[in-house]
Amino acid sequence: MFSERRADERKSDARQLDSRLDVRDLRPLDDRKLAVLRAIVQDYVGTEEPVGSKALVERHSLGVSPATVRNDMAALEEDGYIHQPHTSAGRIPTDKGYRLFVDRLAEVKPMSAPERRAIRHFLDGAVDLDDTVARTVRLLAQLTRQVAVVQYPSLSRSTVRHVELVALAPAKVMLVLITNTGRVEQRMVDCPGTVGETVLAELRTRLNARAGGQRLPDVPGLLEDLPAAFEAADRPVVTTVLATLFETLAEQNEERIMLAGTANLTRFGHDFPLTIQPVLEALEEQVILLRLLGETADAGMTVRIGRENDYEGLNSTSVVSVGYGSGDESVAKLGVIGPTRMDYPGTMGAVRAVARYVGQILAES
Amino acid sequence: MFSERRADERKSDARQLDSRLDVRDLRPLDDRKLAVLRAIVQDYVGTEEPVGSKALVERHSLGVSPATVRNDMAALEEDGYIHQPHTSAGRIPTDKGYRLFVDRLAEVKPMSAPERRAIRHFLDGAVDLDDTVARTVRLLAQLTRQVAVVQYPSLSRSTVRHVELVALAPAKVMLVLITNTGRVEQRMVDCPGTVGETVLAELRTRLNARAGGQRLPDVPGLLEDLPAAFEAADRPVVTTVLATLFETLAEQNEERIMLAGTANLTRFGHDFPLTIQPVLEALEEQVILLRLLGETADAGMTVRIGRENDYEGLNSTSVVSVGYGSGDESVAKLGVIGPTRMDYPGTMGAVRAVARYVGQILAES
DNA sequence: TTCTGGCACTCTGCCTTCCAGAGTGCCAGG
DNA sequence: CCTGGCACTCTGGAAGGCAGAGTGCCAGAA
Repeated sequence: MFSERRADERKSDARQLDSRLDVRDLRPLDDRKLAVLRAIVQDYVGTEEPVGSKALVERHSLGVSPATVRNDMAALEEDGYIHQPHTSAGRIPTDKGYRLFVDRLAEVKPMSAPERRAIRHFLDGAVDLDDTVARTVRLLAQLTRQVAVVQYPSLSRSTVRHVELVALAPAKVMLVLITNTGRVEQRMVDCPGTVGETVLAELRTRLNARAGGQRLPDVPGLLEDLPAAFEAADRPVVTTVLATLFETLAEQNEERIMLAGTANLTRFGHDFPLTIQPVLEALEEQVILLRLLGETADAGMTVRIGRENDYEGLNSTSVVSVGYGSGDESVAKLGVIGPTRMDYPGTMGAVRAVARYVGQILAES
Repeated sequence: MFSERRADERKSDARQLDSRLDVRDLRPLDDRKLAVLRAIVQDYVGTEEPVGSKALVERHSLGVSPATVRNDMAALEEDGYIHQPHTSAGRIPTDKGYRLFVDRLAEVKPMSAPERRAIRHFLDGAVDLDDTVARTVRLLAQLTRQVAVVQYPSLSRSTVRHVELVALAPAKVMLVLITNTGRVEQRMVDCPGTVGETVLAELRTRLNARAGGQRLPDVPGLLEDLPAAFEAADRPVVTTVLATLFETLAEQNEERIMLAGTANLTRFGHDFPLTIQPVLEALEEQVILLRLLGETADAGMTVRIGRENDYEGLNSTSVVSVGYGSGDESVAKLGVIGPTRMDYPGTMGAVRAVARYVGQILAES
């Protein structure tokens, strides 16, 4: 089980549009039918062509004749796991079919030792956070040959490492916020009137004393009464700086994302331009990507298949995503976007491995 | 003239593969032939279909009959400005034809007043450099409906505004470099041994005194003898910090680029997957993009058409690029990538306008 | 009850043929 | 030097035909 799922559905809504699967569906699928479904998924993913009963029997040792497989297929189709583009074509899995495959028929395929070493080595070369994220996203795209998405460590889950104030001009101060995850945010502050270096130094000291090590969302509360500690004349400056700081902390727009592997979209399918355009459009919208990753469960890997994705343009794609972080808790998400017809075990393996190693790298820095 | 061009070519090499054009080619093209070429380009850009003599006469008031136009077309084809996909299809401009069009037949189409206002307004909302670049690139992609590329203000052309040193741990210092163009680069420095705050303060002061206001490439020379000013015990720290600083200054990898509008590639053409894939691949490679922009002339707009682009994957695209900067000199480049069959006057107008406004925004900040 | 071989049927994909339409090049005459 | 006319060529789409793959169903075997 890779994604939470209600187990309390009943026959009555087994036919609902949503392809989520109730294991105890109409009738329990016997082992052979499951084997057939697995074989269909595997073959279809490999060949990209509808798969027929004869070919199935030839390529997998199912131990039965094509005719039997046909009967099973008919049953699978009736239950909505597979689907026939036209009479007398082979079958292709539906979203529901992939769902079952992912949940019950597939094992996450672990990376091989050399692969793991390569990942490790490649990520180790990074010089700063930008570089780490850039390398991660490229790596993921290459490993999966799909589109990779990596979110920067989220501000709201980080803690303050240091706040720095730099006087750039008499009434101009630069505010630099450094988090434990290595993110650095900077803002220009236009102050009301000249700012003395002593005030700045005091403010700097107090800021770090109170906010250092704290989670970003908690910081505003801790600093609320700070202006009171200063002389009346200096308070305007202090409040201005604090205002900017709070703004920086709050700014959820500052959730950043990096993308790679768009060129892999060209391997998508035959009905090409129609499929790819909405996907490209979705990828351009940070908001959509963030929402996409946002739907990732905090623990464990999430797989959203086809129409399970809320965003319409991604209705014929699947998203495999997972949280990553230093230590146990996840500070951000990363994932892969590909056609529903993707190699789920391999993709999930790659995603999991990469997430694990980025977490380690972050913990070390 | 938007791109420098040799005027000293001669008949002899007028046939060379390079589509660069000598105005005094085989025979001077009379005005009507030029008008025909212009009309062909305009129609083809509009309809995306080969244009025939009859249609041309109908849509443009050339004042002559189709037969006459056919003769002109034959001449234009012989000189390599246009080309016929098959006998008895209409004509399509060649790279050389577009070249002539851009150089002599087209006027840059200025943006309308409301458009200019909109640009201005949109860019004014930016909060920092990242945001400015992001807005610029999106804007450009929307205006031109093509792929837009914007380079961050280049480090090598910026001057030092401030260098800040922040002690994060006993032996860990963060180096922050702020340039006049608003770029902020940060690096972690692992020092040999603990670093005292006094040393750090002195180093900070000296660094800013000497390097402040200087062009980045000049800085290493100016700081070479800095360690000598410190006590022997502190020199290791000083040299380590300086080394990291120089590295940051030199790092040409740090040339960053932002991209938008990939989804517009889907409007490319009919022979879609073949054309789009190499383009997407090129867009993924920062190096290629940087080289592409690097070929932009320092002053004036550069248009590179089809095979004029060195990178093979972009052989059926055109690149319109220009430098931008605060004040007169350009600190970076931006541009647009689209099919050779693009609306050159409009694209050039948009690129020029956007570059101008970004320059202004940068100058203000 | 479950599986299997056989058979008739259906549909796609591909190939070929055919035809209209658009466009050309050339020529003789204004 | 331009123009109208004409014969010619080529594409793109429609229509028809055919092989191949796949199915559903049925009757008989295990």
